[in-house]
Amino acid sequence: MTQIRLHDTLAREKRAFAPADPERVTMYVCGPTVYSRAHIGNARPAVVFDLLSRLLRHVYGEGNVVYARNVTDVDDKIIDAARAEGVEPAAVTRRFEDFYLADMGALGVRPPDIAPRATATVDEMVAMIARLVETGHAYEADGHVLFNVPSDPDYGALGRRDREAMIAGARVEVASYKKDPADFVLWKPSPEGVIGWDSPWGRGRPGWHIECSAMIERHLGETIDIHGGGLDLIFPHHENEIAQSRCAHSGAPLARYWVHNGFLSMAGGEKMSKSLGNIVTVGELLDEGHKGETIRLALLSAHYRQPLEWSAQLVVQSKATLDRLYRSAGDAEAGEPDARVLDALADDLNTPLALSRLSAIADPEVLKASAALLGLLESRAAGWFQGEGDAAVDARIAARAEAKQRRDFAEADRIRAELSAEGIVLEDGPQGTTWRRA
RNA sequence: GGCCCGAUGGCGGAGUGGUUACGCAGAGGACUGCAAAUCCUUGCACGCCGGUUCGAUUCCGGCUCGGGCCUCCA
Repeated sequence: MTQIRLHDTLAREKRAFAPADPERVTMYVCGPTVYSRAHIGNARPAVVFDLLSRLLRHVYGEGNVVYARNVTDVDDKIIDAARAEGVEPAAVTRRFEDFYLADMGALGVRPPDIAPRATATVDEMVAMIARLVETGHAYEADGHVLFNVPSDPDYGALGRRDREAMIAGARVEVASYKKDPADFVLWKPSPEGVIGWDSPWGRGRPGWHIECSAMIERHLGETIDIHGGGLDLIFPHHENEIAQSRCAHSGAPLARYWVHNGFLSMAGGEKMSKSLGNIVTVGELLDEGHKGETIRLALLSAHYRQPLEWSAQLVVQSKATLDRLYRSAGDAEAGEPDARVLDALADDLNTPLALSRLSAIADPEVLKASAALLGLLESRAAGWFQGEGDAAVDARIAARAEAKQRRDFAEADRIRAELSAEGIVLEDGPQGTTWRRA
């Protein structure tokens, strides 16, 4: 069996991956907060962990992997967005969840096995918070329930920071009701007119961090194999998840491997983020006529832990690479994947190396199967190049062939130039002329 | 201020204690009515300063530059 190696953020090194149960490999990835369209930076983890889930399925068996990616559908930003529109939060979350699934689907991201919604897991959150209160890890104050960070001596291991540093560097004013400046919210009160649920501490709503802990517990268990997400979630989100889950589960660790993807930046190296206002959404790219597969390849062209600078040129190169791969693979049936491509992916998802090995494959059947490991070349080559058949184009190609027969090259070139102006490139081969969209 | 990460040819991007991928773009050639596609050939690199070493792009230290996190963030 192929040995997968993964960089574990907790250990700060690559480790051989061994699931607790090879027949039930569990992975959880923090999913979207559904109040806006996904930007290309949001798409990176979706693609990276889709790739990891494909690799795990390949190695451990299709039915032996459980991949969960949540939907955060209760959050203050959602409440604000709904209020601004004058609709219920559910109207906002349903709409953007649909957009998210469509956008990610266009990038070849398969739906995860489980996509739990936070709002459907509130009972579990309340139960987990109650347990933390009972065991002295959480307390009620001013209508809120807070996790007491000093109650967890191991707090800070993932983000490698001690309490002094956290307090000294805090950018946010500490709420007066906190026992300790590092304490964070598990439950907060909802005033009348704001979405809320009844709880032992009054009507309210969950804090962000407890959502993931509760969804993991309910759907995957106390300790999972892999927890993934973006680099920026390490602190505080994942640190807090670890603390909540471990303290609620008598010390059982939350995840055995922590995997984090690097950031995508815009030209100039600046982080792409909603607050900076420099985002490019997946929907915009698709509307501009870029294929989802091109965007997927662009996102996989750098190693997942490396920073990736998004640029128009990156998209152009990715398109050119796919053109070449599709030409080479044609419409062959997928055979057995190339072992060297698999090895590259198994080594902490080394996609650049895998892609270079992919381009060296001559056998179309091997190429198709190897590309499938990366979620690439999954369309028909004809579909990639042309969309579906176009009788008008075919007629003009026939007219050009006739002109060539008569050695009327001026007419032949006129037709070719006309098609070229429409973005259609002709290729004359031994079997006649084929065409593709540029 | 604290913690963390990165720096490879024109561009993208792996990897390695010695002979230094691969892709895109460029140059030359084959093929073609001319192109396109394809194939062949080819130039170009490891941020700076020290140290360890027979030898450093690779290991260690310092520096510079860039980026991320420090309770909104993939």
